[in-house]
Amino acid sequence: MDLMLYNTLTRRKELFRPIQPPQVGLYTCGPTVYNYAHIGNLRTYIFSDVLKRVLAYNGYKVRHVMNITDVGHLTGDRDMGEDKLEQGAQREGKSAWEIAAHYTEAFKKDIERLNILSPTVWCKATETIPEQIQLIRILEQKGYTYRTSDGIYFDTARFAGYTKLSHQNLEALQEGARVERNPEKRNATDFALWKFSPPDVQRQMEWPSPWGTGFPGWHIECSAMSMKYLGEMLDIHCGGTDHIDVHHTNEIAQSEAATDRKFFNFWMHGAFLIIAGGKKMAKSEDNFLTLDVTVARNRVEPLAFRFAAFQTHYRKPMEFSEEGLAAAQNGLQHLRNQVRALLDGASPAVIDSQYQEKFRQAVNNDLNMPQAMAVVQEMLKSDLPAPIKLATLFDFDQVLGFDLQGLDAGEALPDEIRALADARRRARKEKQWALSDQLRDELQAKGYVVQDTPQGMKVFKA
RNA sequence: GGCGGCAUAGCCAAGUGGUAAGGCAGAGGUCUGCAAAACCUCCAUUCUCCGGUUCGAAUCCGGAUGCCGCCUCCA
Repeated sequence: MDLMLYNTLTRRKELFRPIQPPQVGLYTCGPTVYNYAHIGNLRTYIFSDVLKRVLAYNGYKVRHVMNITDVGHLTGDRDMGEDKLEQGAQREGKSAWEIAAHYTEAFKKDIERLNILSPTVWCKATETIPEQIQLIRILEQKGYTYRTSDGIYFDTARFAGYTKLSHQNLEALQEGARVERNPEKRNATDFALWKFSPPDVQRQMEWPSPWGTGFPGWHIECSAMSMKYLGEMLDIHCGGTDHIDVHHTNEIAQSEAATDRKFFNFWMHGAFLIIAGGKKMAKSEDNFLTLDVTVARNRVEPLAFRFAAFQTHYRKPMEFSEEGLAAAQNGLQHLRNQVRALLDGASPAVIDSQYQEKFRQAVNNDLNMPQAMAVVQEMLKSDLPAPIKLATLFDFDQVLGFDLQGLDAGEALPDEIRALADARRRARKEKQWALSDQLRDELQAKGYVVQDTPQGMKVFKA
């Protein structure tokens, strides 16, 4: 079965073939670490996690690079705002480096709780400054840059094919109302490669360069880092849809201008998460929800959000609601209970090839997770024997990432719990219902689930 | 102004020419000391609306309406 992926470059699903099979180079735009990630951001990382797992499911060896943007991402438009890290430092009374470290850790914790696999390489913008400077020098030698009073800029008019990703009409775009102009720019779409430190302000993050002390522009880091860590394996680059028009467009322009070669073969973009009222989640709105807050407020597990994300295809806006999240938690719990029931007296055997093929077709059709989830249910409801269902489901879980194999089927309980469970078994046998119910309450209070199944009483950690 | 997307049951949603997946919620039932859990059954003659093409359309074409995203920091 072929793997078909939607490519923003061509606006259609294409057959995926890596440049150096069986290796695949995957670059995912990581967070700018000046604040916590919200669940909308995290939805996009769940999308790229599925992509990565599906590549592996198809037998590819994935080299995954994710950057941490810890400098240079400006708050304002037209390359004239403040650096987000420096601003965050001011807001919280810490150094820019402390801010970056804190939010980087928070981000890593979030993705771990969502069972998002760690990238092969984490890289930071601040640790790739020489490579970025080198790239800018090449662009300068080739005549793609010009200098203004505040930095070195890329002249987008000199790069043919600037709109190949965004498919935008630049003339019409220029007619659009622009709030703030950078008067020194030659073209509205030009962007900073290197920004000079302001003469009157002492920046915490700044480096010497051939053009003067300063810091890199936001886009150049991704070009430098993907080239450094992926080499020739520029297979897939992904991120959120908002990056199509500016960030990724600029990455392509500067990279291809520098190397005279195609940058990435595939560009994939995840759609936004929107909340009731139809608005996207944004840090500027008051609908900003972190994973911590969402999980605590709704009394669900982080993985419930992962389950919820699988209900919608990644290229469609995901309608988020507390009701939907609760539904996902119930669905996840049900799935686990099904596994526990199967695990009772059976162990995984052989994978069913027919359902495996159906599952593969779903995920290989541009990561159609809603359909893949339907295949999961269909398989579980089938007449297959338990050992085959288990093996097949565990195979699917390589993509799903619900940790179903780690489920406790009732073994390995602490002595205290085991004693309580045994006591309740005796009480039930002797029809001491009051005592039995009391012991059940006690077990539940200690965080254990008690199930009376036709095969007897089962106890496991909730 | 430009570019793009979306509209399917109470909620989330797949399906993109062959007669409506799946999840959650809900109803009934089996099991059970009870409650859960699990299992079984039921739950859209219909896909925003109006035209058209076709033997046949949720799926294609035209139009209308509503909603959203990007073009400005944003996943």
